[in-house]
Amino acid sequence: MGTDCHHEDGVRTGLSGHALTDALALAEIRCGQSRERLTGPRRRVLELLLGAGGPQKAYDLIAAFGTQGEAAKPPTVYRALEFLERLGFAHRIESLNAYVACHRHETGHRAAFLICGCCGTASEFEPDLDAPIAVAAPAGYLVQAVTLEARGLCPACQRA
Amino acid sequence: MGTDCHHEDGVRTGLSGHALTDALALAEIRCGQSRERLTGPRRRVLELLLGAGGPQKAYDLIAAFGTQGEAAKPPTVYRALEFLERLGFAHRIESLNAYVACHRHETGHRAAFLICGCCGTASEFEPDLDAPIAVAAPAGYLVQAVTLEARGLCPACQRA
DNA sequence: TCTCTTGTGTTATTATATAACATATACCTG
DNA sequence: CAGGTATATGTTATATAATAACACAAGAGA
Repeated sequence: MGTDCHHEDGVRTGLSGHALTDALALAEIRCGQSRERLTGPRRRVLELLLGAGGPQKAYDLIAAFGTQGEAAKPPTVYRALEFLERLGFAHRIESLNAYVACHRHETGHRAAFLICGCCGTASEFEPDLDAPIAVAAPAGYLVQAVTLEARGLCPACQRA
Repeated sequence: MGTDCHHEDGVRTGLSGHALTDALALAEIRCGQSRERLTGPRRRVLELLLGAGGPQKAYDLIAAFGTQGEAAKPPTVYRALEFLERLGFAHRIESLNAYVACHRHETGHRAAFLICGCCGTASEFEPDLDAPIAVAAPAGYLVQAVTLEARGLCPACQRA
């Protein structure tokens, strides 16, 4: 993430207040529809991701987990992340070893990210993957999931 | 990698003998053209990657580094990998935390992988990324590098 | 030869993630 | 509601991946 960026503390896009409460409530509803449970730890980790509004390292979540400043044990957070990913509430960004909340709660949707190498923000978008993985079918390859991560500079950081 | 795969020890696609020697010689030439040096450790790591013919974990390379069975120190191998990536002789596969030799020695070419979740092989291909990252330009985003990794099942493992 | 740059060797540490097992909580079924 | 089963959590320990920092060595050019 941005070592030489002047926008680190720029626009905070994370949710707070009502928006955060609403997003959590919506997640709760989506869980009920899937016969899954948004338990305490899961809810807390999702809250942290939504509040941050950008990619978060697992150990940052671990450190921020307790409301009185106590850290969580790693498995607590990793399990919650696994759950959130499974339900499409979060994504892992491989090239950052980081996790980010997803607002489009659709399991199985194809996520891709534009990652700013300067300020560290990650913009999610829905990629058109037909062309890139067109080579798979003729080769007899069965594609189950695709990760696409584009590194670059966001508009703000280009102006820096 | 494949925990439930019957093809683990299937076809070895790695280089050996003359093919390996030739590939290393070619790398040496490409280095000379770029005013870079294929030093001992770098050459050794490339040799291991080429010989393996598939994704290798950094610590496997570290363990296999010495010809008498002694391990290397981590920085030795990580530095070599950094060099090999820079020159386009190897790629890092983010979703595997692994490294693989690249036969197309072109710095800056766009690599993508079809990764078999069963046997762990990774087939490199040149992706058509125009469509997927078409959203970047209108958004004012400057894309510098793209990672595309497709997880799935290779033809052999589908028949298992 | 001098000197600058690049690369290596080495020790230590940081960062990321999971194994294993005991305990608890929800859910179903009788 | 009792009892069993599946799912989730708490906890300790450990595995895996990567880098920081600094001393030393080797190659390239003046």
